Amino acid sequence: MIERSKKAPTIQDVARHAQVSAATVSRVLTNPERVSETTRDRVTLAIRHTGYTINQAARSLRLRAASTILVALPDIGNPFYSNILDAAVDEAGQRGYGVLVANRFAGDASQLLNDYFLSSRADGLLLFDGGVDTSLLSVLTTAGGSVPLVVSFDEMPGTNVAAVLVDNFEAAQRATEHLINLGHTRIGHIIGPSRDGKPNQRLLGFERAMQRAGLEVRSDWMWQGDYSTPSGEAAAEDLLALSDRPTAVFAGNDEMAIGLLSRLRRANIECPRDISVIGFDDIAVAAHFWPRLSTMRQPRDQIGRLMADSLIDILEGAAAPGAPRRITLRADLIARESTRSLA
Amino acid sequence: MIERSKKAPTIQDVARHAQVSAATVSRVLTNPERVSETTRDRVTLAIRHTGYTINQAARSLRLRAASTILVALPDIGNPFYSNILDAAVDEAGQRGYGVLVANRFAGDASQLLNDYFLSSRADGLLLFDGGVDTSLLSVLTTAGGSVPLVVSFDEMPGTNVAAVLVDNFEAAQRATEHLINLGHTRIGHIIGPSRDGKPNQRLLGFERAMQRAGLEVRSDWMWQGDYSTPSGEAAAEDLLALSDRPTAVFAGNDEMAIGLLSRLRRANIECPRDISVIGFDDIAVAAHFWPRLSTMRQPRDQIGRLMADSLIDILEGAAAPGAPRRITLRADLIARESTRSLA
DNA sequence: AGCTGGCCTGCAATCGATTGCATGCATTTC
DNA sequence: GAAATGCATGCAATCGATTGCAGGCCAGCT
Repeated sequence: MIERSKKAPTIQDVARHAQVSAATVSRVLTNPERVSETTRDRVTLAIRHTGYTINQAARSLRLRAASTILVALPDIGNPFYSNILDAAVDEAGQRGYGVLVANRFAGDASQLLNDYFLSSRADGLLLFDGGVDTSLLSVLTTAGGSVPLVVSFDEMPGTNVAAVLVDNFEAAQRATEHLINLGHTRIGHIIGPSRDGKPNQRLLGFERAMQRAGLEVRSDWMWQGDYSTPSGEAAAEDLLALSDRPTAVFAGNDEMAIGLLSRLRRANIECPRDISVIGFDDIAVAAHFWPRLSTMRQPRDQIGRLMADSLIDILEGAAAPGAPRRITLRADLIARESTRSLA
Repeated sequence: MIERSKKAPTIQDVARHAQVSAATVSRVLTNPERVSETTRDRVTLAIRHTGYTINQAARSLRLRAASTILVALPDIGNPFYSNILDAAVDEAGQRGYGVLVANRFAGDASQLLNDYFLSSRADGLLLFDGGVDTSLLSVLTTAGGSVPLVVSFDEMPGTNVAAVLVDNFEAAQRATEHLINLGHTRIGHIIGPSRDGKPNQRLLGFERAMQRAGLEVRSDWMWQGDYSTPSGEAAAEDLLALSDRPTAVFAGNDEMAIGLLSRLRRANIECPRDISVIGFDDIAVAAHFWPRLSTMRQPRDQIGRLMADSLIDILEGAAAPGAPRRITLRADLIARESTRSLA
């Protein structure tokens, strides 16, 4: 057996040290103004002296709250999500909350509910597009006591939940207009996946911009992708087979844009000489790719921070009940070298 | 019908339902063979019927174990770490453990100790190079009860801890030999940062390979980087200023290789036509960069899984005490297009 | 002096699960 | 037939922090 070294001091130890009851120590910690100054000082000293740290398990049990939130992601390995996670961890930490991570929970909302909420491991949930099947969202919001929840979805479900979103429709419009303003009229699009049968917002934004400029949306210049690099390469294969090619492409995200460019390059089609490409997200490599990728920057840091904040506000009763907060953010156009005006 | 009360059902509820004591329910859950078959079936049914889920807070309090591990990373946003985290989350989840994340804890080991271990939020720790200052590691292994710990460091500290490592020295040697085998003799190196005054292992491997081949290590072809893309660009600036240039460069990691190439490209130095470059890590973009980057692939998935497994083995007493397990993994040479033989 | 009110502080119950010990019953052994 | 053995189950204490309630003390007022 491995011998357990001396155990962490408890509130009782502190109480004994300061010659007060455990109740008083507890009050010093949570309601300092309800304790006289002399006692307070004595307790504070005893805490420092014993090196006391509150036992979260005991506290959770008593308060029915874990001071922990769960972040359910479709894919931690994807830098887009890990950047949001980064910000959420930071923000939650500053407000005294720990962050548990669940990955690739596609469709299994009830297991998530069991493992984390009914078992009171976590108090609330940050949920992302693809993290859990939207149709199963109701499991979380109804069964066995609803789970405090903040989501970030491309297409908002009809349900009445708090959310932090980026206006993808509007941003996609601006991305497309960027190409149009550069003089392009023959523009293609790599379509991101749609969820729950709802059309992809970036696709809609693209179509709207084209329509407003009086340009034709050609179906042979539209490719269905899945936000992965290989699906961008697949689009490139398809494009290379065409005799009549577009002069510019708006890719649904940066990964697909990179896949597209990297495949085209191998066929000696150079960007931006022969084709202009704009992506979406501004992942880290976008700035170091060759050519440096023009893209719509998603405020990932803000998204993560605002989601964590909104959730904790809800948990602490600071949020207005009834009307869940919905924050819409704007993506910034970052024009780099992968797009240029038609000679 | 599932109960409509908002509270999650407790073990008492199940007991009442099955007409047994709470003790029996608990035994069914942890020691099924100590309960008669008939009772066991009755309890199992009652559990299903009530939708009971164990309350982790109560369990943690009683058992002094949280079934949770903490992963402390220098930077979640970095795909290298997030891929490891991904694997660790998966593996830990399969063994019934939750994963808490701490980010950017440079130097603050004692806060980490307080926030997570003395407060019994987590049972053990996965620690990475740069996650916590190595010199403060002793805080975790001695003060107030040692923290079960598995590390992954480039350069192992002398301390007696379990670890999962990649043999960087050996892998760097092979990377360099790859360039040598292609006929290069004029080879430079972008040096990764060193920790705690210990020399960078990849640098040592590089030097060893050069020495064994009887090649000169030229100090004007050595650049100090910090594993970031900009530091690779800085090395490129320096290289461009030279009149006598190397024909190949081994970069300490892929980010620096990418920074180097992207800056050289702008100066019309093309890879692999004018220079060969090999990186280290095989991050996701390495395969989609142009040219596709030759590199040493770190088995990130394995690293994450093995670390989680080792830690849980320690926690559950399955690991041999006294002699902490140290696993050394091998990096694979991935030869792509950024390196080619000297014409 | 007696009463009131306010301020500190302590008592003890509580949160839910686990487990050593005791009990009760059935089966086996001498 | 009595005692011993073994198995299944229940009782009750325990983990550590929180909080409603009550008691004690003192000041201020009539």
